[in-house]
Amino acid sequence: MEISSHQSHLLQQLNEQRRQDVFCDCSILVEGKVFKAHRNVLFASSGYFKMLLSQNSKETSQPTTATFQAFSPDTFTVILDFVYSGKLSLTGQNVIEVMSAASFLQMTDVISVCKTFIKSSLDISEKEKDRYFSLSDKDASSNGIERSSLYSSSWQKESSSPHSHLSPDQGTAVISGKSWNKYNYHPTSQRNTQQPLAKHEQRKDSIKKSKHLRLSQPSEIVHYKSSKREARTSDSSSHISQSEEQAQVDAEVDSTPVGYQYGQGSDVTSRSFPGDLPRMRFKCPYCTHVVKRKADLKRHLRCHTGERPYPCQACGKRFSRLDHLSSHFRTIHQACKLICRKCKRHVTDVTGQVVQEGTRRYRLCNECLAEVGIDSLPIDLETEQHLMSPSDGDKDSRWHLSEDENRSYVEIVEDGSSDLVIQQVDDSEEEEEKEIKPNIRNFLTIHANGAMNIPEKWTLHRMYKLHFLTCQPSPYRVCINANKKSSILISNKSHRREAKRLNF
DNA sequence: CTGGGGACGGGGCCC
DNA sequence: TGGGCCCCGTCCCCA
Repeated sequence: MEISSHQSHLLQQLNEQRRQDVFCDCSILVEGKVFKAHRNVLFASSGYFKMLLSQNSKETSQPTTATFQAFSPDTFTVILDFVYSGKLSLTGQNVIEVMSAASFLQMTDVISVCKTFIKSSLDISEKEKDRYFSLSDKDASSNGIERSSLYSSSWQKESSSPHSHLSPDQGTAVISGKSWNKYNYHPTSQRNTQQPLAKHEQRKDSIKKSKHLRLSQPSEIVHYKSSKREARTSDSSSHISQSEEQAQVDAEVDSTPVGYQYGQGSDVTSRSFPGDLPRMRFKCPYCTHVVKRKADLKRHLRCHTGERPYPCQACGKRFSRLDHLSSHFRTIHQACKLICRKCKRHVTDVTGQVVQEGTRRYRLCNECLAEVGIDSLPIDLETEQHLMSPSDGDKDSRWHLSEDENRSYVEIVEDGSSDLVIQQVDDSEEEEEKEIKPNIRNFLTIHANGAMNIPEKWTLHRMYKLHFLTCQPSPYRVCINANKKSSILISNKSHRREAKRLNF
């Protein structure tokens, strides 16, 4: 016999204990404000806390403290209230930051609700367009010009599902007790990622996201896919990780003729524009961008998914496009510009020489070379031309770094003007390392099978999951050495300064 | 404050 | 049709 009120009663009791600071064994510091909570509850609610607390599990007698500056105390209040009540207090003002925080904390269901909230809250300004896109009866319940009138019923429908529902009137989303605590567990190197790094960028992202949202409109396609996704996540037996979920969505997007194919096929005929409107063919499901070719859409989608399948063999930096990699390689590693870096004069192989500084190469004219006193490095650039090929990177090439070379690369990077790598302090015992290693291995397995195309040894991975509705990636990346160590790589100088300021 | 360098996204062309 | 390449504009960072 099951007493249905037990779960909610239990949660109420826990919430009461939290408010009265009873049995609270975890302190969360957010921009100077301290939140008290229960380790068990946080562990069950957030993949991030699950990782953090599992790593600290040996020290259960000591109270756990976590510090965040990636989001505001108000945002964390919303998150924590949700954790202890199942009610998510979303407003148009806080939804972006809540979604961002939920992403950071790996609370998939919250992210889903936020996304749905955003989509539903968007001001659909292009009703004229919708008129042309009047959908079939089958699709009309979630899309098209009747969206606003069907809004509440749509939500009612969703609220009846075991997964989640949202009450736009109250600005509160409620995720049912059956699924709200089944968040994905991404055993990544979160010990590093917990650091208060992202405040600045997170805020900046929020601004950009807002800007982006103003521009974007919910796409019929993406709405439909979102529904499918939610249906999947509501099914606990087929619960998938967020990255896999993203990968699946990406796969769907990639494999189907996305967007409106005006004038093509019977289904599309009804959506075709009148003659005076542009005959664009492929619409991005995540933004308003429209391209003429499917290949262009595929290329464009990478700016939303954050996928960077083209690693530079020389420095490991990853690019979303091959031509950008080519350009980067030529500019940074091949000194293709026939310009003296110091005096900016035109140089040739006769009047100047190539200088190598770490993995970076540039040209100096003979005068500047003598002035600076740097030994030039005679390099046969043509013989290294093949190194530029990212897909079939030459394993024996000088750019392919062995593990030892990787280590020295880190040192170069730390000292040089390039990226700063902050190594994880590895002062643990061997036994503890054995506990960390499986996490990293899992991390690699999960993502190597996903869309991130993680290479074998060193990997760069965006620390924050990219949101479907935004195209602003985080500058923070996590370097994972499959061998055992992990580190944070911060890819721009101002953030490195911030990291140093925070004694990170 | 400004100009340069680099990254990156969009567009178009060629094969 | 897709991949590769080039050009252009924009943004960001830095000296």
